[in-house]
Amino acid sequence: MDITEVVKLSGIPASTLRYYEKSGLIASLGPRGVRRRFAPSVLDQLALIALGQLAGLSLTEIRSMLSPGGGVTIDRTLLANKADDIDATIRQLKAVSRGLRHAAACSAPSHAECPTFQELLRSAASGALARRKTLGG
Amino acid sequence: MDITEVVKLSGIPASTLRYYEKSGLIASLGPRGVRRRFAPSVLDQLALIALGQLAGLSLTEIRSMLSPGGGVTIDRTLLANKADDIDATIRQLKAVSRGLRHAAACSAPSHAECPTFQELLRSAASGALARRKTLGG
DNA sequence: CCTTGACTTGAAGTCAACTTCAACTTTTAT
DNA sequence: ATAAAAGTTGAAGTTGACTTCAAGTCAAGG
Repeated sequence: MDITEVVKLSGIPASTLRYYEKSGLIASLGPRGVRRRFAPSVLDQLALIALGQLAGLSLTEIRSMLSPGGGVTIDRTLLANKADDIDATIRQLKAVSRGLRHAAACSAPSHAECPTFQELLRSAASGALARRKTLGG
Repeated sequence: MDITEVVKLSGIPASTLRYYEKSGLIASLGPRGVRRRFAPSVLDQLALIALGQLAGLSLTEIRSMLSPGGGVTIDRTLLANKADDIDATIRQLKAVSRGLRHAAACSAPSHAECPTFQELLRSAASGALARRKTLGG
């Protein structure tokens, strides 16, 4: 596949694909300076990258998980920890979602004054500030 | 409360608090140029900001939801839409989490080669690339 | 009163993740 | 063969969210 086909199928701009390649997230075939060719599997990788980003991973973290490299096995504990982080995020996002839905339905003059909103958020928020520090590592 | 107390209680650095104040996310009391004083409610606001960030909202979006401003009612449809976005994110994060946990347990030589991992991610990824375009608005 | 240290400000610097630019080469169509 | 379209490169620019810096101010202790 050439770059335009990947752009069409993935919706990711060519500039981003080049950027991803330069930063070692995806690979292209053929000599350099000439038009890139991509294996179809690049679409899977791009989906994985998009997912990782959704999960709040940096490109650096994602790269370490893709590591097609020379046999270095990736750290399974890291993966499990990431999954734990994500699960915690999910719990809090659920609270945020409920809070937003309530706010959308609630007729209090200001959301800051709606006690239900406050309470929903407060319960969710309790851990958020704490997590703030421990995330990103 | 003075700024150091807020720093201690929230874990958020003073520079960030000043930055948040400058960008209108939180407010401080007293005249300018002299030491800031914060109402205790600032802690709730900070928690809310942290939560919003967890949910993937930009500070601009968060500000629009806090809007303590002059009576402009915030858009409830926007809130509901955000909640929908977040729910979609939650569904995909669940898949990511399952994928990561499987990868952590799986003994395939490379995760790219593990069919279960592939399948989990593929199902989660199907929407991820599409969502990529529509998010952030 | 004076020093010390925490606080203030605006401006500039940093980092991640891209995008845009300028100059140039490769393909494709005629 | 050649013009136009689409691709390539490295370098520089952009945006969001902060952090760091330089210079000055305020407040508490001795």
